[in-house]
Amino acid sequence: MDIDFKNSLNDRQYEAVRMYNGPVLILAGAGSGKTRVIIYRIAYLLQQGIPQKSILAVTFTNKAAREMSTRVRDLVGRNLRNLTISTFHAFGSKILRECIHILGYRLNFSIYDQQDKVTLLKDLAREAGFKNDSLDLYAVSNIFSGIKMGRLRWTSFTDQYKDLYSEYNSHLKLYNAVDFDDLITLPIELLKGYPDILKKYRDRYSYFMVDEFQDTSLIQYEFIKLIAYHTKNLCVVGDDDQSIYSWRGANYGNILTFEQDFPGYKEIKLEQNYRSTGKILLAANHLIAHNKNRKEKKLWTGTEDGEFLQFSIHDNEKCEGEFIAEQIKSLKMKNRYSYSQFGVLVRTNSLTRSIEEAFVYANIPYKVSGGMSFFQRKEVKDIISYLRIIANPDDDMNLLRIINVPRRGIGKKSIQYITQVAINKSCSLYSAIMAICHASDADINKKANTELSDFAGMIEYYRQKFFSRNKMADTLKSLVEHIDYWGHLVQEHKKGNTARWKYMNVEGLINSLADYENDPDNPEPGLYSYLNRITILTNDDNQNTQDEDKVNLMTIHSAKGLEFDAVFTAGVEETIIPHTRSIEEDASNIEEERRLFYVAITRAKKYLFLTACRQRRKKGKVIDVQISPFIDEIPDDLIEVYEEEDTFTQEDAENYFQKMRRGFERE
DNA sequence: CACTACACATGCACG
DNA sequence: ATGTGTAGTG
Repeated sequence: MDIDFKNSLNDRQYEAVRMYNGPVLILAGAGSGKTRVIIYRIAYLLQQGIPQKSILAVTFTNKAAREMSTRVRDLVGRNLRNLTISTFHAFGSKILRECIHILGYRLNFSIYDQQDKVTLLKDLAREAGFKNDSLDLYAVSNIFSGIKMGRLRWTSFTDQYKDLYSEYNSHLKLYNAVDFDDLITLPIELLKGYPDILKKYRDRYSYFMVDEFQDTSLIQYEFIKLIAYHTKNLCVVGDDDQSIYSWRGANYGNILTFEQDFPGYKEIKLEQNYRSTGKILLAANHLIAHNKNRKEKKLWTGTEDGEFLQFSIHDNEKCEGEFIAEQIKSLKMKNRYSYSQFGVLVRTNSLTRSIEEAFVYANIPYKVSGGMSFFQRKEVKDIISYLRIIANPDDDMNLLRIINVPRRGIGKKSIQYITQVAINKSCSLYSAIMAICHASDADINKKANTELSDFAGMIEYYRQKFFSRNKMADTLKSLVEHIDYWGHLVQEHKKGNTARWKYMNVEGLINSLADYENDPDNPEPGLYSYLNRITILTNDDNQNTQDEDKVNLMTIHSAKGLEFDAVFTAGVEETIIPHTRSIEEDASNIEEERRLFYVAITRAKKYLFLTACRQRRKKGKVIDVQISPFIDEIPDDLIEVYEEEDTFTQEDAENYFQKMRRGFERE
């Protein structure tokens, strides 16, 4: 390994890389080469002779983790199988795979994602007598998460869900399942309650880094502190101005807590921006300066001032989309940009619709990131449920999902009966099925009994195959054929290519399993670890890489950490950014909305377009909207405003006078 | 008793 | 596009 650290980094970065003993806080402004510092820092640790297995780096997404591994590997020029770079959740599940049995779970535990959680809650709520439509399970699930993670307390309002909460948790345990929050709380329970386990992990790791520290929650910080506190070789990297995940517990106050927990820590500010032009950076600085709660920093850049920011106002979202499409085309011509150098950012997923339509019309290739991820799709989840039952037969929820998919004549009555048997024997549904099949006195009709036997026999057959042969993907393929999932899809989707498309996704799952078991770098290619793995993948993880030349269309949240030569931020309107629901919830959320806008702006390298509409269609209704107050926080001399002239279509004509009036008001 | 077909409402801000 | 509720059928 022969790396010229000094000349690959600026002075501050170099300092951050070399300061590897003791607590370090790196405040890394947008575009200041944060990832570069982390990668070089790991390489530096290795160069100092620190064994790779002693290094633990935590990132926010699996994608970031993977990218970081690759870049470190490329830099040091060798494979690093024992270097741990993972997300909090992946690290938590790693610990659980090693010692969850101590807490009374079995090692083949299932992980429930958000969707699974809501499904389970739905069943339990029904049993508990809640009327189906009387409660917002999504909201309840968030409350439960807040309670479990210690950021909410029971209130007079939420007390009504206390029983449901304990039902939920005891059912998880009964099913030998954990939810996403448990991936953090259970490891903490293990580390706190069992000194030998704590010792094991403390002995193993001695150098720690946390990326995106402003996005860690209190409990995640506690988690890492438990393992890292004794060596104090903890380096956290973050930017309070880019904290945009408070709604899921992120707490940039952790930066202050860190300062208190590790007195004598070293602080390094990375303030040189390598990404944006002077004007873009200046605009960002002015905007974010309106926030009261922040650590003071001043980003600067040595590069040119660049172009003016463009703010344009359009009649409606259709015009806005067309404008963006036109600008992309002309900018592409002018600068010989490829499509992938453009990013179009929006506050909410629903805003992508009109822009997509404009792109389709203008023949602009694009990709949308976010939305439903591959592993969340119904057809993929169905097959995963089969795998789950094979891995963990106690998982009643997944059993219920697939027991009659495809239809095999096991309906409501049969399921009621099985449930009753399970309750009487206090065993899982699957065990109940086995018992019914073997019992001569089962009170169930012959046809249903045969169906149940066939089902159980099939599961047993494939379980045996999965654990006796190495070719899991082949086994899965024959399972999919055995249950005739294709026939099921054709029946459910008679028109169009839907069935074909969905079956391709199922084949995609089989391929992913094949890739997993054939990966020579995979230290534990088993079914359990595969299932754990795919469940904790986040949306960003199956995004296609940038080898496709397409315009990137995404939410601001998912644009975090990315950069584009030209950025369009659409829907820069009051009610969108800042978002009404965010402000309604708590007026102080305005600062987080401003940070969100700041993140959007700082994604741009050369060109930044902000667009807004006068009217926007929302849930079928056309409503008038105002431009975002954040626009006024950007100095006038950095921004060019362009008001698209009213086009006199029929729709516009109706509102002509209204618009005139608004036009004057603006003057 | 399970299945089918059809009507229906709902589209969770951000992962 | 997806889930849910209902009525009618074999």
